Amino acid sequence: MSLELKQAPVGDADAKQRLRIWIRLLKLSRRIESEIRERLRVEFSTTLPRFDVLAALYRKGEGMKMSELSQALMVSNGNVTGIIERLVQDGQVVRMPVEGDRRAMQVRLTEAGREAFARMAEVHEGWVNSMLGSLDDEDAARLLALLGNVSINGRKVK
Amino acid sequence: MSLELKQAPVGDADAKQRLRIWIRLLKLSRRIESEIRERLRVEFSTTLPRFDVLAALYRKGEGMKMSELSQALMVSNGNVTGIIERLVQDGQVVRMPVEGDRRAMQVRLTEAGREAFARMAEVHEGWVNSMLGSLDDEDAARLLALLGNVSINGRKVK
DNA sequence: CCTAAAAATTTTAAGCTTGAAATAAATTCG
DNA sequence: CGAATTTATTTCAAGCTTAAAATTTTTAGG
Repeated sequence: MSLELKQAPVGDADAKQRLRIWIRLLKLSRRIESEIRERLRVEFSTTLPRFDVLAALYRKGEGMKMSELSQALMVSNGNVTGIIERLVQDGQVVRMPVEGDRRAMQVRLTEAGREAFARMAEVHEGWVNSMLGSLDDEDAARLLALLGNVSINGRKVK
Repeated sequence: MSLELKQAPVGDADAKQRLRIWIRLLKLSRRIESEIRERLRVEFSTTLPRFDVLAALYRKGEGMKMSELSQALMVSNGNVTGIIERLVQDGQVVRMPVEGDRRAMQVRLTEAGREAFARMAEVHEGWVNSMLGSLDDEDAARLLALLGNVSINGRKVK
């Protein structure tokens, strides 16, 4: 009885609060994202999707298959096809056949791609650091933990 | 001296932590965003940008000028032009001349647009609520506060 | 072996997004 | 007034993104 009286309105207030979280989350990440896009464009003549691909490949010296890449980045296969195409044009990436499977393609950074990414990554870290500079150590730790504990469809974000 | 010895490494660790925050933030918001996009598409045959435009217009019965809209949504003018075009096609929005300024255009929801948005907004709130359901009340409040306190380029996110 | 199903990838069509250039109208100020 | 600047918007070219269809190759089962 007290359950019924309480459940509905409380649940509703919670929903509104979670909606506010989502709106704020979206606003913040869009703000940071567009700042990063702008700076990548102005300072390095590149784009965020290209940067993301390079980042994924940077950690895997042996390269990745197209499908691994699209999974890692959580984007569609067709999407990766186009980005890789342009990165190959730019000479930052090479495609190689996968031995034993003629359907698949292994993609790997060139030396130029490796160097370009290393250079960008360092600066990029500085951008993010300064954009989140208003968080002190404690708040940063708290925020990191809170974000890491959210789980969607049973899977944690972390 | 102790200052110098401490400053550099600590600053660096902080930068790494803030970078982790950014990565987690991005991952979470992309996950939520793509879930919402998918559901808007499947259940309402619409898209997130359209939904965002309707949401902005819903609160302003008198409508908004194109430039107000693009500012509110933090996207380019040209972007809004295209989305409005399609919403007009769909009969959810109308454009009207602004009296006293023949350059400007006032955009307003039609009754159909109003109803469609109201219906979607309710369901949408439920989606978000369930996606963020793993946060209890306390954590939700904390997260909301932390997000609201971040400021970029001197401007708070809130 | 050989055919059906599955897997890896590319292609396609449509829409989103941006910055820059173009238009058109309003405002400023000499 | 009239030229120059500013403001509101659209157009354009390029790239990103997706879902669905198509292609090619591999794998499984009879």
